[in-house]
Amino acid sequence: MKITIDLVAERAGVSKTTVSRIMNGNFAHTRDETKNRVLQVIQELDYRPNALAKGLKSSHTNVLGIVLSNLKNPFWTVVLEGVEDACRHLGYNLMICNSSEQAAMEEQYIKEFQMRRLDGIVINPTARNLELYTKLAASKYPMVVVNRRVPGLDVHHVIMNNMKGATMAVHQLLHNGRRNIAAFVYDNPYVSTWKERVDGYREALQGSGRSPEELRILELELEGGTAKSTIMRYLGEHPEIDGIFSTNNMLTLQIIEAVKEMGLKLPEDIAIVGYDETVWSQHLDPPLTTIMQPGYKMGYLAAQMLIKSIKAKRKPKPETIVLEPELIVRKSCGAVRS
Amino acid sequence: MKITIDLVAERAGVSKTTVSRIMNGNFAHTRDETKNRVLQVIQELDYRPNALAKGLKSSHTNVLGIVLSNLKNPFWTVVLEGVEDACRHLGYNLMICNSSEQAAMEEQYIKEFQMRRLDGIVINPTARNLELYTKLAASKYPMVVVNRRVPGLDVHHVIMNNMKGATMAVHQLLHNGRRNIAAFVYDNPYVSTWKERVDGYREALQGSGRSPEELRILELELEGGTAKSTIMRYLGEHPEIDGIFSTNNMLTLQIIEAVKEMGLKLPEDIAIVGYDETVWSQHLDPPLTTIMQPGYKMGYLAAQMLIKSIKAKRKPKPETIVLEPELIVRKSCGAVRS
DNA sequence: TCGATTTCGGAAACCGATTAACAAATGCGC
DNA sequence: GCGCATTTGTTAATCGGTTTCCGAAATCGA
Repeated sequence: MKITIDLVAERAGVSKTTVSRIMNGNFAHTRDETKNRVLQVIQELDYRPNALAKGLKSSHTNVLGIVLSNLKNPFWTVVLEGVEDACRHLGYNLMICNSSEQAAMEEQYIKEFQMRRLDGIVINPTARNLELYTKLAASKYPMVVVNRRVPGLDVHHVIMNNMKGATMAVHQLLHNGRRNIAAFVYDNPYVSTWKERVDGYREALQGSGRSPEELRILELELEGGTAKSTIMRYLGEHPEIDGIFSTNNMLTLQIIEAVKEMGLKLPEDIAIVGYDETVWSQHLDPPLTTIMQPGYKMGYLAAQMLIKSIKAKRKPKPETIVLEPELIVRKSCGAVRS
Repeated sequence: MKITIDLVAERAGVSKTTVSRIMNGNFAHTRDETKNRVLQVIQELDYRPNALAKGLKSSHTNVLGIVLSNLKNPFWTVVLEGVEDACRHLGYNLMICNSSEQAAMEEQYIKEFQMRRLDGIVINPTARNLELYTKLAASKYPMVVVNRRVPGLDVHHVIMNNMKGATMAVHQLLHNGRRNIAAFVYDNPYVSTWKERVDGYREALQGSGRSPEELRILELELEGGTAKSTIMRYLGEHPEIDGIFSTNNMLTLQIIEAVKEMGLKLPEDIAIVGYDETVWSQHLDPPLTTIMQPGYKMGYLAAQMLIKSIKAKRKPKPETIVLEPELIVRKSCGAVRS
């Protein structure tokens, strides 16, 4: 025998309307005596209302969806923590999906979210489903884009100031006397964050009087595990390089490995500044200088913003929040050279 | 105007029965001409059936839930990857929740799962809601417990052989000539994995002829950040210690920090073997010897098992799968002493 | 040609909640 | 004791699908 609202009503000798009201904290229509009797029965039966029925009727589920690109990168687990906390504080549940940077999976998950009638979604977009995003935005489906910019898409954004972070990283290297600084980046042209970091690198160097010819930008394959060997080859061809700006925390690990394997010393021969502070940054050899981003805050704000926009009667104008990075100086960027 | 099955039916000039059949791939009752017309309309309207309504009627949602204890530990993101892949391959969606090792949150999430009528759950239990687990099992709610053992709970388990891993770790230290080996562990008595690892340590030492007095087991606070100073005090009081078996990857980072801060050299003065291989293990200074656990496999098997049990007409007998760890030798455990 | 199948498709009940509209009971002033 | 407002609770429609049962038309066999 399934435990439904009808059963509760029957046992308590009232109609399901009354039970429903009490379940939803609406006590205006029932006297205390009745209320307590119903509450008692609910307790005894350990009744759990069917969220599907509730959602079907009321057309909202109190569930948010998030699709992100890589759960294995600790940056995202921190963001997730922020999203989770906001959801918990504001009474929402969360459905988490992993696009693995693949447009097809992203599309599938978003459609799944819609079919399940999730109240809204947070997305770190692959930036490859422009048509879908636009349709979503046009249909007023509550949505917040995080971390990456999707140009021309008029929805809420919570993003990071990547130019600033990159500039800080490069300036730190320059400050420590490095003269031939390279920037290493994964070769995915859709990821605006990486692009912006390279732009920041470019700007910082040119701003300090370097000519465009002195720019050393190396693009590495994201897949296939060829990154390390490519790095070694590149460093072999450019022995003048004495500083590296790494635009991604996973990439940084590969760079360190490559440099060590070449017998070069860190930070004496080559100084490194990496993007994204992680649990391991301070434990590496040498401890890593990094750009720290407020991931938790980004997640929290995004969820908060999304929920606000869900609850709003009239949809608010899309807003963009830009969060500022911070430089954490450790040994890997080298000391000031005399 | 909302796009429902009725609208599709109307536009196609058929009844919703027919549309429903076609949506579910049941073409036996419709001729090709009608089928194609309906398909056409579905396409044009970009119709997405309401999963809530579907779930309400058919009483299954094709969603699995997982509640785990700490998403920030990379061990769990790997497990999650396995679960996700299995879900994707077998046509399920996943709802991920984070108990943060708190019984109350675990309870809340499980109840949420039930209300949402998820088809089954995977759980890394806090082991503090025994009554709830038992009730769940008794109610035949499909469930698979991972990583930790809940004694007396007769449900599917996919767990790791922790005794074996701990034994391997300690033997490696002994093999490398360490004579005074300590085991460091977080002080949560509910986590069976940590307990088993300490048991393994105990057994390995006693098996090699050590007396119980020679056991050095230090329990550290999980919360509060006092671990590092406690470690330093302990090592100060026990200068004879020349090997440490760390039962947790996060703890390992703190141990390394403490040891370095005391001016001791790794691995010369103190050798370390840590539990759980992670992305950073090989990049630490010195590179860390670890026990690697097949997390992906655990996740995949758990989800697979769960789905099998959901689909089974007659519920299969609870089964326990035990997965074996592997030792990865790097410099931190020291070389063989002459 | 006629009854029996087979093919194709619809009507309506149902899943388990919410909620508008309505009705009975009670209280209260006079 | 009467009229009216307030309190307390019910009936029934509804959300958007699935599925059982049934009926009409087409096909078939003899």
